[in-house]
This record gives sequence, structure tokens and C-alpha cells, in this order.
Amino acid sequence: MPRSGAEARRRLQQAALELYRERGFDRTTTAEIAARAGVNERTFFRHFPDKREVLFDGEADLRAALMREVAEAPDGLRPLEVLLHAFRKAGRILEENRPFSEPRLAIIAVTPALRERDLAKAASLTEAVAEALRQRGVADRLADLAAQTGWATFHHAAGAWIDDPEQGLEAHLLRAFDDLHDLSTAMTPGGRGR
Amino acid sequence: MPRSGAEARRRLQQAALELYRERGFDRTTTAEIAARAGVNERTFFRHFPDKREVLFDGEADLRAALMREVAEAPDGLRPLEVLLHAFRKAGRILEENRPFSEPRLAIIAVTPALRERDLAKAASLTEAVAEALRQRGVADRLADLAAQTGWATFHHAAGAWIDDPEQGLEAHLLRAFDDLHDLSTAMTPGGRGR
DNA sequence: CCACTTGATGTCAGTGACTGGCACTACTTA
DNA sequence: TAAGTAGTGCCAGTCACTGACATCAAGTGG
Repeated sequence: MPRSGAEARRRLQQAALELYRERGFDRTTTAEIAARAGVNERTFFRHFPDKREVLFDGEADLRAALMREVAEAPDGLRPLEVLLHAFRKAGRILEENRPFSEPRLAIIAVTPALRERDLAKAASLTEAVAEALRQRGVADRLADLAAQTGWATFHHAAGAWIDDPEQGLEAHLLRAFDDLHDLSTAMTPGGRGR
Repeated sequence: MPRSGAEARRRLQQAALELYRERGFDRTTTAEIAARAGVNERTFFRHFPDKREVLFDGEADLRAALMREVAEAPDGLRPLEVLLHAFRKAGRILEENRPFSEPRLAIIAVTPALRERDLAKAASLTEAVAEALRQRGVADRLADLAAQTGWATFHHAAGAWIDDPEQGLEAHLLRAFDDLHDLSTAMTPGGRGR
């Protein structure tokens, strides 16, 4: 009956999101998701490799957006400035999709198994960002460190934005990077002479 | 036959580590682990909540060590200095246990399911570190950000140390925090007037 | 209009992680 | 010695996930 496959895929995502909200992730079976989506359980696993992945679909888009923004950032910016630039741009996607992503994030937040997957995705994106920095000519060591601390700052800002959406993600981002700046500048260099 | 339970637990950990190395995590069944340890499969799940957790046991110790070092760091240090202090101390545990933790880390590195769990543990420890900073009087917002960026820096340094153990973890740590300092100081504050 | 191919699905059998329940045994304590 | 407790073995069952094979709709070329 379904011709394109993409329809079934969307129905599965929708059904999974609903059921995870209604009964919780652990008390939802893949058979139930498939039934609500009107397909066979086997079909579920043809579209998603496992029960968690059905909630993580936009990753490829976000990754592409991030890498593009890092690549296209103005010349002359320092690594963390490049990242702030990219996060501001990519953050708009997040903000526009908030109605979609809010229930999703709520479920992830209360489900350890989903938090684990979320962390894995974040780690993968961090690695992608580091690679994008390297392609910009940032030295290997700095690219890795900048990507990790930059992502941590972004993650921190996103968390603050979830708790307090009034100010907008961008304001939280700017404040987080300012805070990072303050944290580091106020730190005496290493414990050794330089 | 076993009297203390702790023995069975250690045998299970040992058997799991061996089997994961020999055949890989995915091609090892919990029944095989139990058999090599000389116990029933059910006993495996009495000691460990799942097949991954058997490799993550020292977490409580590391957490305690970290929180203690953060709490006992000298007064007057800025948040990131406190963390550098704590990581240097806690890092010694890592260095002393390298013979133990090296095969373990190698398995984790090549097994996505175990990497996920590892990331979850790191996130949990980061949260603990943030809490320890708060108890030191660091403001909520800064504690969270400092913990995340500090952990990212620590993680980065640990990775560099794994690749190049010659210099010792401490040297890598100092360099990573210096790099972080450089990254941030060279960054113009935000994109807005202050 | 008839093969023929192709992509998505349904069906079925099977493996393995994990759980609840119950009985047994060794060690501890009154 | 009796009662308790902790650690274990055993058994049945659920559920995530996989491989193999059949089916079915749609498009394609003759």
C-alpha cells in the first residue's frame, strides 16, 4: 500500500513520539509503535536500526549545517569565534523547530537510554566540528580542544535556553561564550613559568 | 559454593574483559561470561545491571576522588584552577592504573555500545564536578560551564596522553589548560559591546 | 499488453539480553 | 540448635533485533 517508504517512516516517528510520551520509553514496545503506524514490526527495523534511533533523525542536517557554517565563517576569526559564529547560525534551526523538538527533548531528558544516545550524537557532532576546524587550517591539537570546549559551551547555553526561552538562544550563547572568556582570562597561565 | 559474592564479581569482570578482547563485545554472550567465571548467567545480572556495566566499576571511586579534590582545593583559586588542581590529583589514579585500564579503554574505543556508556559516565561525573564547584560557592551558571569546559579539556588531555604516554598525563593536562587559556584570551569578547 | 525489475513490505523462525519467582545452600546470629 | 540472611541455581517468560523468503505495487522495455 505505501509507495514511497518515507510516509511509513514519518508515521513511525510520530507514533513513537506519541507512545514514548504516553507510556514512557521503557513501557513501549516496537510492536506497538509499528501497530500505531499501521505497519509491521519488521518494517520498523528496516527504517531505524534500533528503538532509540527513531527519535534522532535530524542529525545529518544539523551536522551539515554546522560544517557548512564553520567552513564559511569569515576569515581571520579565531577558532572559538568561528564556533560561536557557527553555533549562532545553526541555533536558528533549533529555535525554529522548538515546537517539534521540545517534547522530544523532554522525553530524552527523563530516559537514561535516550540520554546515552544523545550524548553519542553530540560526541559525533563534536568530532565533525573539529574536523571542519582542521580543514580551515586550525592546528590539530587546538581544533580538537576548541571543538570540545566550544561544544560544551554551546551545550551549556542550550540548556539555559531550555530553562529560560524568553531571551532567545542567541543571548544565552553570547553570555556563555563571554563567561568562558572570563573563566579563562582570570586564570593564571598553568602552574608553571611560561 | 562462593561465600562472599565479591569473588564471583571479580571473576565475572575478569572473564568479561578477556572475552570482549578475544571475540569482541558483540560476539560475546552473557552466558559465556558467566560460564567462564564459573557461575550461572542469572548471577551475572545480579552483580551487574547489564552487559556493558561490567566494564565500568571504578566510577564511584573516581567520582569520590574528584569531588574530594575539588572540595579540598586551596582557597582563592578560580573555578578552572580548581578543576586543574583536581584533575592533576585524580589523574594520578589513572596513570597508576594504566596497565589495568589500557585494555579496557581499547575495547571501549572500538565498541560503539561501550562508548555510549562511557560518555554517559563522563556526563554524570561532569555533573558531580559542577555540584562540587557549587558547594565551593561558585555561582550556578559558572559552575556548570566550568565543569563542562573543564571536563572537555581534561578529556582532550587524556586522549593526548593515550596517544603519547611518554610525557605523562600531567604535562598534557597543563598544556591543554594553557591552550584553553590561549584560545579564550585571543577571542574578542562576544560580538557586542560590554 | 506482457514479462521483468525494483523497492517496500509482510511473515516466520530464531538468538540473546534481561526479569520475576521459587527453591537450595552456606554462613551468621540469637 | 533454630531462625535468619545473602548468594546462588534453575525455570519460564518478555522483548529487542536479525536473517531468510514470499508478496505486492509501480515503473520499464518490448
